[in-house]
Amino acid sequence: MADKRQLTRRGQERRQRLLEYATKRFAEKGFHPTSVSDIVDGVGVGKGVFYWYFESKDELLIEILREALRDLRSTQAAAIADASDPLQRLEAGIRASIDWSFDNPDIARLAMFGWSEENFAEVMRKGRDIVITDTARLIEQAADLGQIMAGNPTMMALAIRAIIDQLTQEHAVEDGSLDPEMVETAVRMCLRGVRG
Amino acid sequence: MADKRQLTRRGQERRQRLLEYATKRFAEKGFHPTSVSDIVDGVGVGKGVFYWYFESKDELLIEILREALRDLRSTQAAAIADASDPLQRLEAGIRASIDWSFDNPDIARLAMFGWSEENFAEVMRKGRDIVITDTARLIEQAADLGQIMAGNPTMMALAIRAIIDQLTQEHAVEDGSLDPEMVETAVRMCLRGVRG
DNA sequence: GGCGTTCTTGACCCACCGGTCAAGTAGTTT
DNA sequence: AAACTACTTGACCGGTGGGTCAAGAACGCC
Repeated sequence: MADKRQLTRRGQERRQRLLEYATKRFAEKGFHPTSVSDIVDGVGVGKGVFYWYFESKDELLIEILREALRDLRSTQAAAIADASDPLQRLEAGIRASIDWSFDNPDIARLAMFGWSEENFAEVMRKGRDIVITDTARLIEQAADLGQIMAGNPTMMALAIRAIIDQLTQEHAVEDGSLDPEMVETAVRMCLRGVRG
Repeated sequence: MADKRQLTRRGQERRQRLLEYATKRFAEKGFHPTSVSDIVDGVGVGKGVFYWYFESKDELLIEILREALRDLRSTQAAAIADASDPLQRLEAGIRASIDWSFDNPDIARLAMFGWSEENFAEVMRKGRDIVITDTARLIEQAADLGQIMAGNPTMMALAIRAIIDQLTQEHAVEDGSLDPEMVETAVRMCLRGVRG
């Protein structure tokens, strides 16, 4: 129902509150173990409110995942805008991804869950493809300038994602702090993996 | 209840059947969407049978995850036994991991889910630590022979795992076939990452 | 055949879940 | 102040879920 609904300012804020609270609870307890009642109780509203803003519980999670992707990409876009050299842009993008993951630890868990059930996995796959394409494009540009060894850009982008994901999982699941030296190592590994 | 139970040969087979069928269904439909009734119906037994062999549905998943780890490790151990050179052993271990993932596509999804809820995440973390330690040990041995560049073996092991996981996810979630060239690239990247 | 143990059955329990809806309240526009 | 839209409430619904249990059936051993 919430798809084409015209939301007032207050409505948008309410929706955002639900989105944020649900994200937190889903990450803490898991998607299925968190009931819609948990969410509305936590926000302090009646159950009908939930279904005013979201079509279903599933749709809510999909919305969370989509918004996370949007946010990640715009963060990356902002981060690489400063640099003009493709290789520097690539590095800035990698660092932005890592920072973003650090700032959004809940998302990593939701992402893990997302991959485990088909209707969410579909969203995850699309999101991943977008991220990979973004990175591959940067790699291609660097390759055009000869800054990068020959190789399949998509494959290289996948490898970079692998390393970032690993770092993210480390952080998100164990909620230790993100060791700066680990970040440097990861960034170096990503770049060494693609440079000649 | 099933913990210390003395199982007959027939009992062990029944248990195995349940374990296998549950693994399949959990991977297909997800853990929570698959009910205990689904499982017992699928195997064609009464519900009580389930609770004869397993303490709870959660315990069943934990058992699946533990057994998967056991199986992976013994496969690896068998694979590296042939070689005596540490670097060759490392490569054999990596290849064994990839092959194992290919042979057990369901596990990748269950693993994803496992990381998303705390009581399973605990098991996942322990399992990961074991796998990382195994790999790090191989790397250390190679390092002692000067076959490998200086660096933190654990960090290197993490990077290798990252790449293998990525490959696994590709395969498991999209169930395309495992491109041999992709495997070679992955193996090369793992080894190039640690060699000087 | 008798007896103890292992295993099997499936009706039953009841808390809880996602989702609905009729009845409202608040805010805005005319 | 009337009318309209945006929002809110919470009791309610049908269904299902994990888990129990009393009553057997099958096996294995003497």
